[in-house]
Amino acid sequence: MLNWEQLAECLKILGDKTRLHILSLLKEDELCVCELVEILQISQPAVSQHMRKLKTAKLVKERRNGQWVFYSLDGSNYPFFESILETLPDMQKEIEELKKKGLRVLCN
Amino acid sequence: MLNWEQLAECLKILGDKTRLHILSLLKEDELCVCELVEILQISQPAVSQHMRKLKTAKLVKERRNGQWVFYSLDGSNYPFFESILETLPDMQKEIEELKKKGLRVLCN
DNA sequence: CAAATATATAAGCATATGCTTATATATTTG
DNA sequence: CAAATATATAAGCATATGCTTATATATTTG
Repeated sequence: MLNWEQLAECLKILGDKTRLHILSLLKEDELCVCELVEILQISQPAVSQHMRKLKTAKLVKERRNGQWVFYSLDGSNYPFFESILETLPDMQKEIEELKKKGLRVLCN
Repeated sequence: MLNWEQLAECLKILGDKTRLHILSLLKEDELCVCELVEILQISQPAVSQHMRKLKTAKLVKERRNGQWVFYSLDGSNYPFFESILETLPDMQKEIEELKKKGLRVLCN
C-alpha cells in the first residue's frame, strides 16, 4: 500500500502551481512536451523536469510516439487523486487555442 | 470556491512528512502544542511554525484553553481532505504513550 | 504583581526547489 | 548518414523551506 513517505512525496509534487496546471491540461487529453511548452510559456527543460517529477510520483505515465513523448494521467495509486482532479479548473479553452495555432501534434 | 493558488498552497502545506504526522495525530483527538512537541521530538517553535502554516491553509483550527492552545482538524474547505486523511496511518498508540507518560493535558 | 508555564515571533543557517542556458541523446527524414 | 526536430540531463542561480536558538507575548497562580 501507500506509505508515509510516498504520500508526503506525492502531495509535495502536487503542491506546485505549474504542475497542477499540467495535470488539469492532461485531464482533457494526453499532451507532449512541446505542446506543454507552448501553453505554459516556460522553457522546454522546465517542462521536462516537471514531467520527470510527476512520473516519479506515478501521477502521469508516458508513451513515446516517434520523436514525441506523450504524457497522460495515472492517478490509480492515490485514492484521493480523482477528488483533487475534480477541483481543478476546465482547460478546454487552452487546448482549443493550441489547435487554432496549428500546434496540436495529434489530429483530434 | 477554491481557486488555483489556494489549491496549490494547500497541497504544498500537506506535502510535508511532519505536518502529515501532525494531521494524523489530530485525526485521533485535538492536541496542544506542548503535546505535539513531546510526540514529534522537535522544538516548540518548529511545532508552532507548522501549526501556523496549517492554520493559514485552513487545515486546522485553534482553540485557546487557559495557557494552552489546542488544535483540531478543519478540512471542510477541501473536498479531497477526507480522502487524504483516510490514507494516513493510525496514531492511537502514540496518543496512548503520551497518556502513560502523564503528559496528556486534558483528561480523556 | 512576580514567577512559572505555554505559545508565538524573529533571525540565521543548511538544504531543497524551480527556473534558466548549455549540451547530450533519441528519432525521423531526405 | 547528415540535418532537423523533440526530449532529457547537467550545471548554476535566486528564492523557499524547515529547522535551530534567542526572545517576546499570553495566561495562570501564589
